[in-house]
Amino acid sequence: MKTDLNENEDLSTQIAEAIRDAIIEGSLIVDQRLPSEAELCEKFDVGRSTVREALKRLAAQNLIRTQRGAAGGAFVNRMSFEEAYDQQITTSTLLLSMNRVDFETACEARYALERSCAPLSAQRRTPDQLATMRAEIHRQSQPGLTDEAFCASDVAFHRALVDGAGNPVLSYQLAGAVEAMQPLMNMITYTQRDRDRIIALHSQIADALEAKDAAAANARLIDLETETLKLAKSAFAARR
Amino acid sequence: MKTDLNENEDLSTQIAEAIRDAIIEGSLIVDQRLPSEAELCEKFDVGRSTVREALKRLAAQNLIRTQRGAAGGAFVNRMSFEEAYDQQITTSTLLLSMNRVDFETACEARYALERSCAPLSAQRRTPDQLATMRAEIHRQSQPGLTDEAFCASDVAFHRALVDGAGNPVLSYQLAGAVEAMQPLMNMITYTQRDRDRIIALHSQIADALEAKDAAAANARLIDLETETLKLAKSAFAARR
DNA sequence: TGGCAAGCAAATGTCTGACAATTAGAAAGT
DNA sequence: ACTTTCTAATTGTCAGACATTTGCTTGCCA
Repeated sequence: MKTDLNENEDLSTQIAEAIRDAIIEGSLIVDQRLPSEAELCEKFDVGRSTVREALKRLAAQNLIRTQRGAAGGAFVNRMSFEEAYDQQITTSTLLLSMNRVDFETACEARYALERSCAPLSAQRRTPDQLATMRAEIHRQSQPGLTDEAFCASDVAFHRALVDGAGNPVLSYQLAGAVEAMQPLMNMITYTQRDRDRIIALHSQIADALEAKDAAAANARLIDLETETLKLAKSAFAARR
Repeated sequence: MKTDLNENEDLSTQIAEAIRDAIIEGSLIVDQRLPSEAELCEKFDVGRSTVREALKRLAAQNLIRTQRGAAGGAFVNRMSFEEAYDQQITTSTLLLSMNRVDFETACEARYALERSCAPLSAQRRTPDQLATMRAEIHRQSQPGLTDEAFCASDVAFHRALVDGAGNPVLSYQLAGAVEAMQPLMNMITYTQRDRDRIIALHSQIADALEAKDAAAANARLIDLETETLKLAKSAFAARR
């Protein structure tokens, strides 16, 4: 691990980068204990608060975890899929909401990515995942559902579709794309008619996946994208 | 913003979460200045180091940036695509390298995602992006190229393909999938014959995109996936 | 009046020392 | 053998001090 720090960046930033690089490069391996804060102070020749700030930076990225007590310390963390999901979703959500990404762009990306899952999902979806989709469809058709709850259920449906591909890496990559759209979708007001159309498409998608018909699933996803885009367009037009 | 902290988590974690939620929820908007460290100390009733550790956590996630001096402080950061890229790549790389994700799974995810870009890229790729692809193909065919450099060029080629879709959200989502594979690809030893086959497929892909032939691009991507998988399988078999 | 320099004030960055809280393991006692 | 107690190591938190950076004010001088 590099222990020299010269640049004009913050010391804590440099230290965090040095440790992060060591983790990525592999000279610090999973579950290995880092030197104690006191040792790091000596090694980098800085005060304890500086070291601590560096460690907090790494903890925020799930690169390390800390444990108090006698045999405690900072340990290289095995990045879990769940942690990676959360990070992905936070980052994607903020990226979309802060960068005035137009709805069309986000929507196009999302459905392009989802369609890439469809063939795999048609092959591999489990009965459990099909049941989840049906359950969400049922929830969506219940009267008195708020727009927000409808959107949340929509997300759950699509997650089941994605998970159906049985590829955790794919699920992880798609998590951001699917979830980050929710705040944008929430800006739409859905009439009963809109909901009915969406629910019908969801049903057809579930049917296609159950029948292992990848082409049909793909076609209905395209329809759904078109439908979503149309809804958004009129919603944003009405807003003005 | 919530200012109460009870749970048994670290104070700095709770404070960071409170501020993060305020940013996501929208009550702190882009470029808005957070209260000074001293003010946050009062508001949360904690010491300054605790506040600072919380702020460093947020800075590590690119949620805020800090500025020294009179009019300085912590400001809500507009998450840039570039920052999001870097985070994505770091997270994805670690997720793959630490979780013993098998090559097949990662490869399947990557090519599934890339194929979702192909139709868009066939429509929209710029001459510039085509030129980048050709340049990388040329680099790949140069003699004496190390395996590592070959892989790096491979990544650059695929990034150009993805960027060809002209959708920054898509580029962002795929950054992780494409780049995180590099360490895995680096474990393969490429014979000249292997390289020739890959280069030929790259050429055909570039040709297809130039001709705006989405179907052909898709077909060649499938071939490339098969080829890559075959290479990996024999490489890992040889290792044992 | 205009410009320049010095100084001031506010803010973050860093260091030091102290104490609190937690925890594993050693030591002691039964 | 078991339980209790003690101890040492380590992170979590606090307080105070000083360093550094930077925008703004103030005052001087031409």
